[in-house]
Amino acid sequence: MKISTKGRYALRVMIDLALHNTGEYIALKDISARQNITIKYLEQIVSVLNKAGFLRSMRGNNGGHKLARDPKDYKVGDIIRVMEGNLAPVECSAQINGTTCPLSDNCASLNFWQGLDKVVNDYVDQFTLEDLVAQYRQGARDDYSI
Amino acid sequence: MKISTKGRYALRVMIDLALHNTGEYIALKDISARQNITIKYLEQIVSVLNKAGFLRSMRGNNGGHKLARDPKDYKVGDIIRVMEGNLAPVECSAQINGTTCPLSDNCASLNFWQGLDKVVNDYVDQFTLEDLVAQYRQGARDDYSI
DNA sequence: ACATTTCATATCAAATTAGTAGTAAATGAA
DNA sequence: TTCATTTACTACTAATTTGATATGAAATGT
Repeated sequence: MKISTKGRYALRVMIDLALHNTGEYIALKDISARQNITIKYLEQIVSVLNKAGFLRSMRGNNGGHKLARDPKDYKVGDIIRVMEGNLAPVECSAQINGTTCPLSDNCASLNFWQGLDKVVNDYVDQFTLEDLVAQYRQGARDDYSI
Repeated sequence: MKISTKGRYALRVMIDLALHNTGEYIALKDISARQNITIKYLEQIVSVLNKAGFLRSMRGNNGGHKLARDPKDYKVGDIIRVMEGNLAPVECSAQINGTTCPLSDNCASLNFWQGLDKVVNDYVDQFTLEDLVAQYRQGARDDYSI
């Protein structure tokens, strides 16, 4: 029942980009220094975010990445799901390829798992990137504030 | 963000034992036949449930396992946690060995993860084994009813 | 004595995870 | 043009976890 490192890092990257959302491209080098994640590992994460259309990226000198949309237009759930795949805690609670578990008619726990699926997704979809940034700014201490 | 097979099977075993909760010991052979899980795999699962004090077990002829308490006295969350370990979606949202993540003072996502931890645990703790059994009995079709 | 059943380990293969490495391609600036 | 910088792409690897299977011992009732 864990969120993978990539999922957690992806959220940190998005928050970092939101906090430095000046319109300029931000190099992975800078994110790497702030977030203490290797550039090579960031590349993989950012690649997924980029392919999902969450980022605008530019190669070459002064290149980097920036948010494609306003922070308020990213649901946190979307960010996590794009890294983790669907968040269904058990496969049978999700419609995988449009098919349901063949035992589902007679499964005593299916409803339970589907309910868990729902509370998880409802929770992560109730926050936007902007919410997390605002929370952070409010709580940030002077010596860490950006 | 998945519940492991052992966690899912453990719940099925507990439901199975609740549905056949006559006071007699129930052999793994019977559970295996009904749930289509190998006896050897069941042994591992039942061993954990037993050590957690959830079951009464008896060796030898006519031996087997039965619930240690009334179905209404098992929170589903307890069953899952005993198999899965804590359900915290990220380690830093849990107090592991009484210590918190050193970055937690300055973490923009900690609150978010802690909130997810809470909705998950609140959800799974809101049902008892009896609830799942009742739901199942209500929905069971004749050809499957036990 | 014997069949039955749990209990305790050990082992194993496959999948997943977390991270590293190398190289190509694009970009802006000197 | 040349060069440093930066992303993009693909492959690889080591460690861990997962989902089992296997072997044999110990207990129990008949």
